[in-house]
Amino acid sequence: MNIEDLKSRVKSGGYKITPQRKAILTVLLEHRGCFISVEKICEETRKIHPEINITTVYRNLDIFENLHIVHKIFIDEGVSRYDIISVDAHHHHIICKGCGKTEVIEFCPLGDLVGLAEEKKFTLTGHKIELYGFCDKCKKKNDGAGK
Amino acid sequence: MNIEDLKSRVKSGGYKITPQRKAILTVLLEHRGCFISVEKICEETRKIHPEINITTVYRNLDIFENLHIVHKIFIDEGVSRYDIISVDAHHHHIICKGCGKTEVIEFCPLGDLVGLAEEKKFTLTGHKIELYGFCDKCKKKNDGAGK
DNA sequence: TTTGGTGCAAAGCGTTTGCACCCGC
DNA sequence: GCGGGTGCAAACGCTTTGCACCAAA
Repeated sequence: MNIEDLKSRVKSGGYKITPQRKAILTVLLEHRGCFISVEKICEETRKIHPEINITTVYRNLDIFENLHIVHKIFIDEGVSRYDIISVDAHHHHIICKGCGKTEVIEFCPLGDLVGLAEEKKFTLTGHKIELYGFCDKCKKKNDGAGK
Repeated sequence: MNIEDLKSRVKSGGYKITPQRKAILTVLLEHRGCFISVEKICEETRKIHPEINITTVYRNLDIFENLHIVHKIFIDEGVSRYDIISVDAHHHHIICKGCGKTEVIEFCPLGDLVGLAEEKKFTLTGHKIELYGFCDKCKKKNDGAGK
């Protein structure tokens, strides 16, 4: 997936290609594999398009979410984070609590759980499996600091 | 677990027993098994102690979380929800998207995932498995409404 | 040219904080 | 009586909205 693919998906969604949108998409591609905060996205986008306003970033992330270009999550209270969707199949995540780095797990261990849910008369519509921890880099940093 | 147990846990945590705290704990017990929002907790608590302020509810839920009496989650953007902890062992949840009703799953299918995480050089510190769906009651309600 | 997109400022909303008063122990 | 607890109001931080101007197609 590259910037041209993304631009054509935005276009075929009925949206115009503006320099702001191009810049945000570029940033998202550069940070593929991390759930980064809106504030960080805005900051990074300003390196490409200095005049962009955070309102525009919010509005466009919302559009990109509807176009299934990004995935939005709430790890922390009160902050939304986004990552570009690079795997179409059903999958889960390992998320670094240090830097937000994300690895995709394509395996899903859900079989037995579905049976349990049915026993409890729940009709499942979705599920979320998230593993938290520290990636190699953050672990080394923390070990060094003694915490 | 009953209200007396909870009161003694609050007391031995070094906190006083006030009518407000008693009322919030009572509400939490009555809603055991649901992740309910702070606003709902406040509303319900007012049926017992009409003058309680939402600030007090926030402050005490925070204390109860530190005492491991309640579990806080963020299902929705911008709203925290709490449920009283009734199972001490490691476990997961099935959460009804209709009413917030929660069932505990004591089984954890994580074995294979831990191996995958290690391959990717992640040091795991925790994980969350949440299944979303509709409980029996909400499903019937939705079926009736045609949606 | 036309209509959607953007920037700015203000509003919204859940949550937290400051402070004077209150009350459990 | 002391020190933590509460209510109220104001502040906070992230997000959304209203509106006039701008620019992609």
